[in-house]
Amino acid sequence: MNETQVVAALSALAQTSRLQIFRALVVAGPQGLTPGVLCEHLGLAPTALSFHLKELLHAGLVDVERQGRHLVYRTQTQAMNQLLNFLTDNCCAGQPCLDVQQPSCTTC
Amino acid sequence: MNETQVVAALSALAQTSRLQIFRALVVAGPQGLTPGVLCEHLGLAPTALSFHLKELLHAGLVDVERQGRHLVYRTQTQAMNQLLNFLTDNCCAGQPCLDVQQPSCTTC
DNA sequence: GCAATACTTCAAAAAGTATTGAAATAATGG
DNA sequence: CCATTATTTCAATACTTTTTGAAGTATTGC
Repeated sequence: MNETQVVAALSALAQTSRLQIFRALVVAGPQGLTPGVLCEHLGLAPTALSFHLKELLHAGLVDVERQGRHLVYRTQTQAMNQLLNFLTDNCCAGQPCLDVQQPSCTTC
Repeated sequence: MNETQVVAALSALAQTSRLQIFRALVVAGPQGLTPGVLCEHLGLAPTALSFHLKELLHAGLVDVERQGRHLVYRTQTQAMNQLLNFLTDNCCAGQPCLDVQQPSCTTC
């Protein structure tokens, strides 16, 4: 993940509705959520939700799969982990902070 | 750190110059960096640098201390850690991902 | 294949953010 | 206290993002 991709990912998350959407998807985990459910849960206009989901998709933070007449959105865990790592990379020029921990969820 | 603060922090980081400034400060660690050094290092106009530093300050991601005629900027490690934690909080509704790791640097 | 559900795209207005250059403040050395 | 260095503030312009409503596409059940 390069600087441009990190800026895109941070921009995507730097907005109240999108942060709420993303967090709802993080909590939902591998099962994911449909726009309809997100819409109702967050009280967003469908058109606004769609716009924001597209931003998250474009930033690579979520992905989408069709299931019949529904779409299912899920977080892209790997992208999230890479993003979090980028921010602390080479902290304190490597010392005494070599024990920087890997952020986030690795089991889902 | 609440949602509003997280959005402010992410917005602050979601811009190429500010991300570069922040990362330079992460690498510099407790020693910090002056605007003059950052200016030269990143090739930014002093006025632009000042604007961006103020954004990072306002978001609580960095702090500043005067040393004679210099100002020294440093990352606020605690704010960074809280930010990273917020993004993965309650991942997968708590299972099977209870082993989410604490992100970032705790020794500096 | 028609109607209904689920969701997206488009376009225009409104709001927010970045960049620039000129002027201001703050601290130090002589 | 004057000149210099270090850094910020202000104001105008340019640019980007968000919101809204109306219209469009995709899938299913009957």
